[in-house]
Amino acid sequence: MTAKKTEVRVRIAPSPTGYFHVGGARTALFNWLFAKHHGGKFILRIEDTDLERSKKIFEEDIITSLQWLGLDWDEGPIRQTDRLNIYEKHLRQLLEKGSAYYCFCTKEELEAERQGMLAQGFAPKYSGKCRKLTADEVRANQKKALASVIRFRIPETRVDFTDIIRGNISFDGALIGDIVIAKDLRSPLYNFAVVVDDAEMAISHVIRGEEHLANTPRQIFIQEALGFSRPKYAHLPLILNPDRSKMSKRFSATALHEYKDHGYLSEALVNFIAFLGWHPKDDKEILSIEELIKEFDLERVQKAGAVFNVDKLDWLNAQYLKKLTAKELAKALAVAPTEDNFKIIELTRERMKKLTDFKALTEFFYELPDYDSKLLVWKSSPRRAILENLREEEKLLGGLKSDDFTRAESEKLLLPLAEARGRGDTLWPLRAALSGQEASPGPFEIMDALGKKETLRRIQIAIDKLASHEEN
RNA sequence: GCUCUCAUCGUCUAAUGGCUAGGACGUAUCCCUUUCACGGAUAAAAUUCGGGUUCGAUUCCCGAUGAGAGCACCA
Repeated sequence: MTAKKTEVRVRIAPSPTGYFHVGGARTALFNWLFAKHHGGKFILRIEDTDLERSKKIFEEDIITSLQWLGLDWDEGPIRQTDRLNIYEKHLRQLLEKGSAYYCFCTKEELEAERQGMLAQGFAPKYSGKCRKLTADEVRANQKKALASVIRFRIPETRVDFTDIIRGNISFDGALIGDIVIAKDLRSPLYNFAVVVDDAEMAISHVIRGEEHLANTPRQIFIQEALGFSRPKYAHLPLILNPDRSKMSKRFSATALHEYKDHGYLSEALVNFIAFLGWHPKDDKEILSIEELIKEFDLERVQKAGAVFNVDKLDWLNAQYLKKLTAKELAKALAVAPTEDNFKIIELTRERMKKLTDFKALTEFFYELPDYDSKLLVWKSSPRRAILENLREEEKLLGGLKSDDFTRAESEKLLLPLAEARGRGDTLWPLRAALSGQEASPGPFEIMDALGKKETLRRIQIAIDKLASHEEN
């Protein structure tokens, strides 16, 4: 059996009715990885058939988000609103065949019907009332300008399909009821437009979120009525809130751009999102995009939903941050690429989880915060001794030439003193004097970044603080 | 309510019809260390429950329970 090897063609089909969210990004990533892994094509299709809710700004957000993630597409963006002629053609065909029909039921009627069924414990389903309308009755209704929609006649049979991730799945068409596929010939709706587009674009694999699982039988029925072939399906597990409900704003940021704004690196986010519902064969946690492409396999995708764990994202982001060079970090941080800034970046890189942490962690380099003299005292050492040590350190450092004011030189100079008088009583006050903070990099590192003049100025400030306290 | 789906440490997950069920995040303790962070080490922590098949089931089958999604003239 030599099955014809068909080209892999996948798509991401977001609708521009809100900011591009993490779930959409994960679906995009999995489609993209699958395409790259198989040397196929990745297509971007904008599902903007909902004229009321679709906004240009959201479409732009989809595009910039995908670009930020580095998920380039081979075709598109293709907008559904540019393809109305195509849908109309297929709609007419369905109408002619009798697979679709005009429905004149009012929303009120439908709602009453729905409530009635719910009350009886049935799944809500359209009665099929307008199925029976003759061509003459339809014409008469249209002449009266009665509002109408186009419904698809769902066959009352079972439909079975194979999901690459979930295996065999079966739905009963008898329970579905005739769905609305278009408001009119020029206004197609989701389930119908998807089927037409996937066929027209020769999509080989439909990889999408699990929330679409129940749409699949509907789409298969439409496909069959139109004589289209069936793509392969893979429904991805949902991304969940900590309470295991579908991820929402209630628990964490959902819009992708927020992650960029919050200081996450796209590489870290891609790595993290790839591991939501998927895992390579080995125990590796950090995979480059190339490795992801190489290792990615739909068969290994998890069936159960995955909770979005921000702590792990933060850890991953920190790992990626540490891999960047000072130059790359300066660029990512939008900081001037000067020697002084490089020094500061080197001292801060292992302390930040996100790019946005940088500011708070480095402010003290540029401006000494106001602090209480108590900060200078190590544990319960006498203030007099601390003052004496700082004076000694000031004296020693003052003898160093500006050019020799490096980490190595100042260490060589001060360490004997620290050993003699106790590290806590010498190094802590010095570090506190230089940073004005409880926590910071070490004193020698700070001095190196600050330079001789500023270092001595800050030590003097500390001495003044302690001395004035002594007099009082 | 109906339909569908799912079930391994708190979380993301690995594994096999067969050793003490492995890794990562997080947590705790220790080491490094003037502080913080990084790094290193150690520890606690899981196969939802009940049947069956089998010499043996976390794995296969059935049931229960629990969880989630869908049920629009949204996508």
